[in-house]
Amino acid sequence: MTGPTLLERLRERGWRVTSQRRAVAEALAGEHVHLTADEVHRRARDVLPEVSLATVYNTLNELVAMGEVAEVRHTPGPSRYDPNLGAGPHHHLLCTTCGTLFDVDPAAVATPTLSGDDRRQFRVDAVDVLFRGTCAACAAG
Amino acid sequence: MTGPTLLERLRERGWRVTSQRRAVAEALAGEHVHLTADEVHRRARDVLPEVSLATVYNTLNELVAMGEVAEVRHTPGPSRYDPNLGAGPHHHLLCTTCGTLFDVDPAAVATPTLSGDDRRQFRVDAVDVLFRGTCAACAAG
DNA sequence: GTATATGCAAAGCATTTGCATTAAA
DNA sequence: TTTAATGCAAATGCTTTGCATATAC
Repeated sequence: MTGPTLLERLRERGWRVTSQRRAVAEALAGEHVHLTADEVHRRARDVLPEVSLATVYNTLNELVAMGEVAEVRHTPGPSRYDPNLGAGPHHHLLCTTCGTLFDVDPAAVATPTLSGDDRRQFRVDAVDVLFRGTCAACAAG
Repeated sequence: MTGPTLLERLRERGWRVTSQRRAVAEALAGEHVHLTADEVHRRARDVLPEVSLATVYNTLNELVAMGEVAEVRHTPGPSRYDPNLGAGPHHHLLCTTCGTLFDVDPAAVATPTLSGDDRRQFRVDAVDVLFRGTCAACAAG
């Protein structure tokens, strides 16, 4: 079940594996999802103090272009980066009170499909679902 | 079926109805959906040449806060404003080739629901679905 | 050795804000 | 008359870019 790591896949695609890119990949691999570019930068700097924010942005953009990472703009402010691809569709819960963005257990959502005319006029490659509401912590007060 | 107009609803909520706000409301009421703030500004200026971009932003933000208009950030670049609320959930199709954002016939999508643990831990207020793919024009071209 | 990635600093957009002026109520 | 909205211009925040240097291959 465990395929090649992110860095292995990137090497196969002809990437030069630099210490900076390794640091960014490690920052994303942690248990924290939905990091901003700035948060990735901070984490990468813990490992490699001289990595620049520009390089973090460049690397994140390349990962997004390759489909390894999703850029998510559901929240106000900066984009967030979601490395949880490969595990099928990645839906989200946004708590409109505290602003936290949660991952949804994919088994908990029946991915919607298009029907009617729209189905014939559009070829769908991916579906993104965002549930807006209130998380347990905020509901509890 | 035809309820009060946008401006009437705003007046009911204590808005001062200025010529600028009227111009913004008219710009949004046109048949073009998903305008950027800049596009709203251009259209509003056709009617009221001295309206400023800052006022357009202020007005759009107020309309979003009131739930009259949805701010949509599915595309790269600036936010787009979708006045098609009140007609229930408003799902979208994004053509990843040409970048156009289309509205979806609400009848063509079964709005997804949460099940399992997530249902118990999160109170859902709204659901947003984005289909990514290729539109008919791009598929043909 | 050569092509590519990096860091830095500057530029680019999109959006917000402060404040004096204007206008709705 | 009072309170809120406006326009302007400056500030902010996020992201990208140009270019000289460093480094993976």
